[in-house]
Amino acid sequence: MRKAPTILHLDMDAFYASAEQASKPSLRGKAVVVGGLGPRGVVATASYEARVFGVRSAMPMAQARRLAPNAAYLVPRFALYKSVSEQVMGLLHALSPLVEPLSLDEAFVDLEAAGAAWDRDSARRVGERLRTEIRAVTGLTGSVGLAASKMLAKIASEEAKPDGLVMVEPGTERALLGPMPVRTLPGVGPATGDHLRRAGITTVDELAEAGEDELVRLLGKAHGHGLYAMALALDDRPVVAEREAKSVSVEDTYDVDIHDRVRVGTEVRRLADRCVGRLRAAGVSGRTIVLKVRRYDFSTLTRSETLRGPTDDPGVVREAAARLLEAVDTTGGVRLLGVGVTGLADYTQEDLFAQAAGERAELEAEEVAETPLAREEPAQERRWPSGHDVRHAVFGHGWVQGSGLGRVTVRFETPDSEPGRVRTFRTDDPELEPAEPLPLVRVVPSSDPPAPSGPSGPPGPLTASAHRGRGAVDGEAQVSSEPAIFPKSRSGKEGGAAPSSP
DNA sequence: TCTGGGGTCCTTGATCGA
DNA sequence: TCTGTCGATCAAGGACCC
Repeated sequence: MRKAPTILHLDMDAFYASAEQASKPSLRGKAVVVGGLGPRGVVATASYEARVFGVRSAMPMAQARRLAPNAAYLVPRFALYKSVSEQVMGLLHALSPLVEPLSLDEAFVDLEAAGAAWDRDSARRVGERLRTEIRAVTGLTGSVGLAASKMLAKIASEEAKPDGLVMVEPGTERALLGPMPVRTLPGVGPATGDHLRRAGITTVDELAEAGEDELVRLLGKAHGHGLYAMALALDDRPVVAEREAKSVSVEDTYDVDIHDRVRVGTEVRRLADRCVGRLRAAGVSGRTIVLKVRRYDFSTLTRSETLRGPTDDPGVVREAAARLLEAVDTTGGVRLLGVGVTGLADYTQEDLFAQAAGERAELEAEEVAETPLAREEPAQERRWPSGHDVRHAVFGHGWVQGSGLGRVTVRFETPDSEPGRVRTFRTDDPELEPAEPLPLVRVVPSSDPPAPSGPSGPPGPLTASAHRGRGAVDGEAQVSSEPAIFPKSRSGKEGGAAPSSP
């Protein structure tokens, strides 16, 4: 393992919620919860103001509403988060060619690879400057961890939250890790944590004292060896820039359990088609088809079938999924269905039989598509998801605060405006239409002087391509950074994709 | 309280061919 | 020809992560 703390881990603070607050001036400083709003939705992210009430990622939305009834509840807008993420990743790539994105809001950077940093001081300078640039370009805050390994850099960024930087000084790694709970280590979730607790192991020090053999006995070979190494702060995993996907899958949780076997079959076919769509968009095909069923009692089972060669043929995937479904008892109802493909390859190798089967199934599917059940949503009332942008011919740009009973309530404001006024319209108002999200930070002509640095950042020009054009977010701290009020939580992470029932 | 969606990796047991 | 063994592959489930 390297000596200098030149692995950087960046973690954006309450990313989805912060992006919404930056986008909607009236929500700054308020409790904001982003996630699925259906009866079975869960929280993807809660703003730090919402976390005060105990709202956490992955919590059922119904529970969040009880804890924070006055919070703003929004559905995720991935287009917005993705565009902000691309800006952030751009800044990281300007530092080093070795960037390993973990999600939209998180990445590792190897600073040594490009000579961006070589020791403690240079690494800290780079980290501080990165935070300043992120704030200038996106209006959002991110926390940075610096250490000699990925594991410690990640733990450090968690310690740095919100809006901070923590460096693990070389030589202090074990002293830092020792008293921490075992759940701090990556790969130790609720089940492993419980397992270890029953064995009397609750801290990283106790994990190291238990010894490798005991951990292997308790947790199995791979997990035991890995955890023992991590307890000793040993982690030499490199930062890997490119990772190939190993599977592609889609799944849907239904607002109400499905009991009708025919409907289950129809849904599985639709999922198969969506999965193939993803597969083709990625330019890959796969050999093993997986059907996933979560029953009314939350028990989950998977059934899989491996083909003779990889396919991206919708008919072949549909047929395989249908065969797998035949072997599953769905009496009692299902709450979730999923179709996935693994064993990915970047070519197809259909044999004649599979091709013929695929064509046959395709024909059948076209017939199914003609039935009312499978038809896309009828052209009925327009939908106005909470939090999404709209434009009104008279009042301009705004966002949906709520809708129902034929009415939609819109707040008219933009990222760089004052908090706006609310107006209510009929859902079929011809002057109202959906709109694209506006940039969180207005890009000003490049003849402007470089953006100033934040309070913690070093002086000097920024390398970012866009400059901060206003002070609405930066400086006015739409998210407080008072650590005593906002406890850090392991579960306070973005939940990834948002739940949305079909 | 009642639990999303999209992934990865690991373990275990069965099967099959050399 | 029969038997045992070993490794590869497949299937299913579990845990974990963001």
